[in-house]
Amino acid sequence: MNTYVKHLPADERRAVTVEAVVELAGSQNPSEITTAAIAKHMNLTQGALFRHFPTKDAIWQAVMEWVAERLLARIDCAAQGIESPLAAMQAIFMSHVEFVAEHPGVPRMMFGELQRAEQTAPKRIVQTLIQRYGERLHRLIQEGKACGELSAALDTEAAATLFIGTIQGLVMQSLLAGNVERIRHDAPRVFAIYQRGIRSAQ
Amino acid sequence: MNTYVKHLPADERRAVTVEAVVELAGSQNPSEITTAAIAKHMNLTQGALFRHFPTKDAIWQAVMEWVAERLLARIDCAAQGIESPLAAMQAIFMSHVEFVAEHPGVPRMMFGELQRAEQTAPKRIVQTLIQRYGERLHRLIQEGKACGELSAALDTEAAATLFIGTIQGLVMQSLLAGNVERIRHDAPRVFAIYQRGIRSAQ
DNA sequence: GATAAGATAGTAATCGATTACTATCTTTTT
DNA sequence: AAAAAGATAGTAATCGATTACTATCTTATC
Repeated sequence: MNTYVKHLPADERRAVTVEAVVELAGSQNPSEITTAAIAKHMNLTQGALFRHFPTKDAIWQAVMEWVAERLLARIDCAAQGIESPLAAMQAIFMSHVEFVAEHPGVPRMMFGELQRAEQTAPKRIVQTLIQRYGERLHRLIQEGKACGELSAALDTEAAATLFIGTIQGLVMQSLLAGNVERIRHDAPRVFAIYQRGIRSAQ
Repeated sequence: MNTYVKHLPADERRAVTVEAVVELAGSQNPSEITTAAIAKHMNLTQGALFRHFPTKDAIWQAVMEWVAERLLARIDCAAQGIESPLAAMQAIFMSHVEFVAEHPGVPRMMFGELQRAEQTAPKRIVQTLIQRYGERLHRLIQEGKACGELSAALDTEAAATLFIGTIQGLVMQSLLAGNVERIRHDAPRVFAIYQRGIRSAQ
């Protein structure tokens, strides 16, 4: 149990705020998360939030930076030391799914940011994140083709698109079922089909 | 050019409202569509909307009914008369993608509805739609296995999940690129990988 | 068939509620 | 005692919804 303290240093308070938003997004529509709800969830008054963030958008920016940093670190860690490109892709997939299962609000926040018409700072962060994610996938797929694990005729871009879309599909199913745990259960089964679609014929 | 008329019968006005919402959702975040924006887009005052719909949620309900009706009709039509289950799945995929390309706001509205925490009427409609969609996919996949087109070892549920997720992934890519046309271009390439993942080895 | 009467559809103004954000005062920490 | 962090109590803007009133269309009556 975390001992409850009222006064926190600014950087810690910002960190707690980000965690509060990520948690809230797991159980409610990200676009409906108000500053009052954030404050309430972390036992703070609404006005106090603006001691640490100039605007609400700055809160979202911090949240998306947190997501980008954690997610990329996690998939890099998962792929580290794995020789086989296909096995590395599987490790990335599973670690990504694990991340999503731990923080089910994350993909919903990301999708919500991408929907925004204006080009905001948090939206740009999400775009950069997915771009970097895509670069890693591209590299692995190329390596997989080179070493013969993946079909030489494979469409690299389409394979990367399908990789990310597969996770998005899992999220959608969990929203439908209202059950986050389902993601962990479905992920290996869905990835098996994806893998069959990209690897070279034996 | 449609001749502009001020007074419309109630049912026509409701139909025009639904079309206005679908159009607006194609270019802006569905959750940020206000009743004022809807009215403005159809050259009407905001208050007049409530002569035809009791609440804003009733508008969303009508929109989602429109979507469910059109989408199911379109995929049923696409699959009609096709003997091969795999070819029928491809036809459904492509007609669904074509529908999305024509109405890019549709999948975003659907995803947005699913995100809502409360069990609203429009949310239920989306859930029913995807359930019926899933039933059709299940049937086709079973038939495909029976006739030997699809791998006998295929996980039916996972294949259905991946089918819908694949389209969701295409939508996400188009949001990233800010380019709807991209969906038409990517769809056949992505489906090719999916198909390779589910069909029986030659 | 003209016209009165009612029904239907739309306007403009406004309401209460909610939102992000701010100014001022108080408490805690160092 | 100074500075940082939080509480309290606001503000202005926006949203969905309602209201009183007007315009138009439909129908029944003579």
